[in-house]
Amino acid sequence: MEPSFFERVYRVVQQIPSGKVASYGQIAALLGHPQAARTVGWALNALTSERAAQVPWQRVINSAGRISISRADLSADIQRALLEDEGVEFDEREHVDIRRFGWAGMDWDEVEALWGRKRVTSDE
DNA sequence: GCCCTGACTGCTA
DNA sequence: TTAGCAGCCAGGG
Repeated sequence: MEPSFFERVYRVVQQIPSGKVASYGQIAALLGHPQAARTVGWALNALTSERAAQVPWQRVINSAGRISISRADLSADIQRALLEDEGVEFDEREHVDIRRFGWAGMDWDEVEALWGRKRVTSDE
């Protein structure tokens, strides 16, 4: 069956290696909708704390390389701490150097292939 | 099926 | 670099 847009967002985010970051627009473009960046943000916003433990949501930032989170339970402060713990550096203006820590990304086909290998049937 | 909302983005000033 | 504005997409009520 076809995974929902949200589900696809989560799968792509899970492919982002530690120490790297990707922008909402990049995720959206990878899914075939370069203009759906807001929806990607919304997908992460809908992430449950349980799911958040599996999805590296902190590695997703905006195109400016800055954190634009607005949730009470998941502050930008926490996200920055998590990224710094992975080796991502922030400058005094709190923005990441995309050229150094930006994720190259991959095709949706690759993501799908990786998931297909890991889990053929059933969900957790 | 319509309307609103949102962790965005690109453009202009 | 920052601020304001409109466009875009999917899910929830």
